[in-house]
Amino acid sequence: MLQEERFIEIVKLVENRKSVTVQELMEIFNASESTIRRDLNALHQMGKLIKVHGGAVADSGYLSLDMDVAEKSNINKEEKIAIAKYSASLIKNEDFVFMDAGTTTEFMIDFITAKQAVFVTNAISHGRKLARNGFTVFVTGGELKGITEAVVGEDTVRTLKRYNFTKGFFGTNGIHLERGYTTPDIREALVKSQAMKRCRECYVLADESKFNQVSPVTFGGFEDAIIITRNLKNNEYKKYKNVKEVN
Amino acid sequence: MLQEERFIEIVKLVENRKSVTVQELMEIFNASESTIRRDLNALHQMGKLIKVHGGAVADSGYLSLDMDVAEKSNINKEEKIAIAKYSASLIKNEDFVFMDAGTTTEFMIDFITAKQAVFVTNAISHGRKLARNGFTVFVTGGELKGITEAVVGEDTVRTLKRYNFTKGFFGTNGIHLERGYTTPDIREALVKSQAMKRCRECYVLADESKFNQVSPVTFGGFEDAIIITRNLKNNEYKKYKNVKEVN
DNA sequence: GAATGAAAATGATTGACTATGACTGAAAGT
DNA sequence: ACTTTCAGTCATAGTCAATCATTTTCATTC
Repeated sequence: MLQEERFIEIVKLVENRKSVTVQELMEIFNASESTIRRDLNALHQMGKLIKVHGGAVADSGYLSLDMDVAEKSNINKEEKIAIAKYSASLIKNEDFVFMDAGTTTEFMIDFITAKQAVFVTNAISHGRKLARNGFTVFVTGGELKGITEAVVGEDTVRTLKRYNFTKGFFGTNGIHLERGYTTPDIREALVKSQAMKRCRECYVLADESKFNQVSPVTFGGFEDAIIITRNLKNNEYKKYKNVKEVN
Repeated sequence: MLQEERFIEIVKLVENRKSVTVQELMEIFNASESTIRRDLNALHQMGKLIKVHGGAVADSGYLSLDMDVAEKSNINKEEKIAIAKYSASLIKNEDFVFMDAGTTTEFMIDFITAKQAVFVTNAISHGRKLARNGFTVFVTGGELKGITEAVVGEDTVRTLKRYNFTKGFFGTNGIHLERGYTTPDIREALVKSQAMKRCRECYVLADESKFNQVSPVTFGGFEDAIIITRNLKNNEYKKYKNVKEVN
């Protein structure tokens, strides 16, 4: 049997059954464990399925990738909380705030004391949390991405155009002097970019690991926001006046 | 069984039943206590559910804040599920569907077989559930009401004006020949009303208790939708051709 | 159209890693 | 006080990526 055929059959199987184990595939194709593993790696790389421990699940499933997010939220947790705490203190009662998706911005919510502030967010989980804490909160309309539970797309951008925020808090995957703020997803970048344009003051929340990183899509220039960070070892960035280091 | 599968199933169980015990999960999955505990810890960490002593509850804001809603979802549960099941069968692959907030419409989601259908909803919980089940789903923008987790307001209505649905599924608090379909909240009524206007076919899902009830605000006339119900004792309504009784 | 050699695909083996279930003493609920 | 539930530890079985040897594929050459 051709490798290509097997690829196609595996994808079909995963889509129909939602999940499949390496053992099952070995029997079905009379192939060795190595071969099946290689296939799954390749298909995972291509984005045709999501490889998990023991086998693979369909890409429509939301959990597997979310695990990375969960893991991620534990990395530099102390840093993020300190950053979030300071950021939350910037929000005053009269503010109209855009809150971006992301783990660091999520940490902010519990520290916000200005109960009269009004929020707009494109992150479902943030919206729920804000609403639960008694804030007035609007969510942007648009397509709900299963994996990150953020709202993206044309609709979202359109909705944002009608708002004028006093402050905006953003997450980022990379900070770079020339490339600015970057993120891996183009649709999320469009939303971030539009939101930044609508804010009087933009704040980018980032731990040390984000500096000098570049992701595929830029959503803002380095000068466009104040960076709130902590324990910055990279002296290169310390000198810029829009870099705020907190304790 | 893959760990991943178990994760997904547990989340579904928790969302459907609103709460679940460790013991129940052990029996359902034939897994040890340790495994179930580990799963619940992981899912709690991911924010997919709330771990409590003895098991877990849904992370839907429902339970903790508004016991009434939780109770409400258990009243006439059998009826509602039967109604939901039939309603779900009406959705075809080529449909562009509006799905209203409410417990009955929520039950529909697990029964929808047309995986190509596209959904718009103003209920956050519905959106998450649809996305998790692999559907393409858009949420309307607007103010997030903490308790019901529905999105309402001027923004929502504005967003809806740009859509043309093939089918819409609605909940209601009252059905009355002259007063039509009614709900207690004026802002929700505005959303429902606009959504109904944008649908080629409207379906109102209602158990027997809703007939001859009138709530403060009307969002549609009796003739504007097909009522899907069950065990209708009230003969007065049986004769209308837009009343569909299911088994 | 057979022989040749490079590239690709496969299968077996390894040690490292992950998931699981049983057990334990501590903590929580009654 | 008593029972249930909990988090942590351990041993075991299953799964993983990496490596290497073998086979297959295929274009090139004679």
